[in-house]
Amino acid sequence: MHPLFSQQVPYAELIQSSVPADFLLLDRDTPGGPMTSAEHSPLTRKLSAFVALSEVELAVLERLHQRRRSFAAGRDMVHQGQSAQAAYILSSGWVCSYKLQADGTRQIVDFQVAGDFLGLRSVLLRTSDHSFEPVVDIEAAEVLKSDLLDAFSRTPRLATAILWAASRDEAMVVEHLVGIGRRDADARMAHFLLELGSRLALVGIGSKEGYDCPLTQYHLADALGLSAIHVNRVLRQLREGGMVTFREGHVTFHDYGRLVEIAEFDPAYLDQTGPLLK
Amino acid sequence: MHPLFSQQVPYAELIQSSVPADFLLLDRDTPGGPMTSAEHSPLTRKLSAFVALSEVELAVLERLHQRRRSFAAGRDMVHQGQSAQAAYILSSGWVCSYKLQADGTRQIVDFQVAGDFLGLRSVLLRTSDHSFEPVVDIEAAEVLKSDLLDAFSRTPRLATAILWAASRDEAMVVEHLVGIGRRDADARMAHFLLELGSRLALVGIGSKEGYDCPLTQYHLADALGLSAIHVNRVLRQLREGGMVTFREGHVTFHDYGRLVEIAEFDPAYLDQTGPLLK
DNA sequence: CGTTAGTTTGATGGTCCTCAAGCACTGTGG
DNA sequence: CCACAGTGCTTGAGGACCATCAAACTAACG
Repeated sequence: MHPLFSQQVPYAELIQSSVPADFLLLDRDTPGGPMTSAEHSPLTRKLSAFVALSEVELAVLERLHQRRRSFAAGRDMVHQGQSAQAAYILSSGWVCSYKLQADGTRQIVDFQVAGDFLGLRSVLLRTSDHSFEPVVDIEAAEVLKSDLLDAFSRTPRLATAILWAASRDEAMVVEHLVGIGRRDADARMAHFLLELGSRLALVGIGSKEGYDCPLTQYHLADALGLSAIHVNRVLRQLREGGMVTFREGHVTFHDYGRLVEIAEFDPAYLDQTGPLLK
Repeated sequence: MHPLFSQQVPYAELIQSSVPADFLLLDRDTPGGPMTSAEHSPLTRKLSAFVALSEVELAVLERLHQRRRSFAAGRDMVHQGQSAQAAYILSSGWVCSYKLQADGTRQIVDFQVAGDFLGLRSVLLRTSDHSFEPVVDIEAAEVLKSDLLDAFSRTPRLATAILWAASRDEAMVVEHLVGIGRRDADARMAHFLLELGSRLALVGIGSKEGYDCPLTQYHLADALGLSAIHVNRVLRQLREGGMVTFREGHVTFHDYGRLVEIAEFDPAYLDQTGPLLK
């Protein structure tokens, strides 16, 4: 049997695993009191912006962070073609997922930052074909397929939240495609920097003022479909235009409004002002 | 990613929506007896290439095709921003999904052909923000969220197959992104035509010889991130190079091998020689 | 028979790539 | 301490690729 299908995802079980509502009020597994807000992981923080999570859901979510792992910058975590054994929840650092072409050029498809899942699809469906490279040294929690399915069947609402976040990531890939296809270099860069800012703000490490960003101009080039040299010129233009500065690992917005304008940035698909699920 | 896990509808409600199994044997809307193999829908045909489906699974699958709908070419089925009420399984014709930008340009994200799902994510997760436009008059089956969830809970293997197909579509979007970012116009066009060929072959309306294709050069332009004029020139080059002809709604491959070469086309991620699930 | 949609070709120019080179900074080893 | 290499940023010059403008052509259609 093909590896892709070697393990079935028990959808029916998942769906039928609904439990009485009051069960949700019991917390059987976690010892100790409820968590304080400060202890929450970035993922928890991100999901809390969309869904008001219960105590149990919070506990299950935090328990997914058990198996901590570190990866060194620059060494691929997963290589193109290799089938993934586990997914990861990134707790700190930056990762890029990319595809390599025969002629040596690469296209970065997406970046992952704190609170993002990595390899979710590949672990659930065994279909993934890009590489993951940590941009800096990272900390991540390894999540086995069984952990995930277990968590999903315990707390379906949490499942919804996680899948919703994953779906949002895909919307960003589409937006990325549109950007590369139909925006010029300036707008593309502006859009990219704004989107990153929004994502980081969700996990509390960015704002409309700016954020720390360890990416090199080569990363930007590979992500935006430009040459590194042109990236440099574009950044200069944006800087001299008084809109945004990207220097020494830090992005500073000087004129957020105008940047939004030239990027035609629509934050609606990322921004949510409050929990959507009650 | 997997829309399917997610129900915004409470799980309890979902379960209550289940109907007795023998209901499946009744055909309220479509007249006529049970299906013979030759009558199988394109979707069935496509999935059968990946998974050997049981009688019951086939029946459930065909059952999803109850509510037949027609849509006229050129009139959006779903408009950007509007939340979808239903998903569709395309049984004949072509559809494109695209995003419009403020400056009027559009980027086609993907095409759907016979056997493809349309709006799967948007109906399950309520997150979709592109428009769907039939390229020609089409026939489709409307699939309500409840139908889908019901089918999934009955036949989990079928659910896996459908999600796998959806995941494959997403892989194509990623490949599309790579193409726009890192391939020149010739390679982009070659890759696009080859990919379409592979997809159509799966549902039996295309081969390595060629296929019918109702797309205009404007469609190609919007999909590939080029101007229509340049599309025309690229097509001429490929034609004069003796590789492929695209004329009067028909694509004819003259030198498949060389086309694969200049496109750096890797059919592995689409091609499957036989059923994977036994 | 004019209109519209789609295709084709030419001319011109802008965006962005490539090649080339210099600079700043860091770490390494003699 | 200094030579050296490596990484990343910066700037210039020339040219390829592709967009834009303009216009002719075909086919379909009322």
